[in-house]
Amino acid sequence: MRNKSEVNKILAALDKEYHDAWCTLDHRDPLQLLVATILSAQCTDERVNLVTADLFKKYKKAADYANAALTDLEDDIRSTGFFRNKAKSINALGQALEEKYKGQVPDKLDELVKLPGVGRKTANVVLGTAFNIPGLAVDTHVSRFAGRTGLSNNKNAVKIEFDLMNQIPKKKWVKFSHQVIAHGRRICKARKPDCPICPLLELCPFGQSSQR
DNA sequence: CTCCCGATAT
DNA sequence: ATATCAGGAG
Repeated sequence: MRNKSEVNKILAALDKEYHDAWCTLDHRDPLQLLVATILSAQCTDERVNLVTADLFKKYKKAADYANAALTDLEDDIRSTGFFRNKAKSINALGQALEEKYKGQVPDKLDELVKLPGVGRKTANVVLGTAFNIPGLAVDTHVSRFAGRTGLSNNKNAVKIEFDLMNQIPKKKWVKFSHQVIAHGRRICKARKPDCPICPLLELCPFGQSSQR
């Protein structure tokens, strides 16, 4: 956790460098975003967009995923990895949406996380990006950033989510995730971070430590 | 905690 | 060869 002044400096630096950061998963409606986000587990958004370009032409509604043969769905998403689990989730997701929500995607966190293949991260992405409802999505980039900048000392994604929500104004939650992901891809990378050219260097304990 | 898994960078 | 990529279920 950082003090309020430090947090404000971090947020200001992110706003300056990543003013227009937004979701990079291609989608036209909440269902498309939900499916794309499930596919994005341990996979680059670039790969997901390649797959969904064809997938969304073939599957338009929740019922289309519900009625699909698992083997077909697996073939359609194979290159995103974890394809058996993801196909099973998306198929069951389509069925759950049909049965409980008339094929529509719910806009409440507690309902989203009960859907097959949907955890807090995916639920928060959909809430924030598709419905404009405050939610702080904690993925691999946000976890790494929170640890390096000292915004959270926890490893558990849910604990990190609450640490961040306690320090960041609710109005900034959605944008924050998008900005940190952009930063994580460009500079604050997992493997070889470019700390020397990082605009947040003087605000970051990790960037200034010797064990990079 | 382990398992799921293909594509890409290092 | 190995690490990593917008995680979630059992």
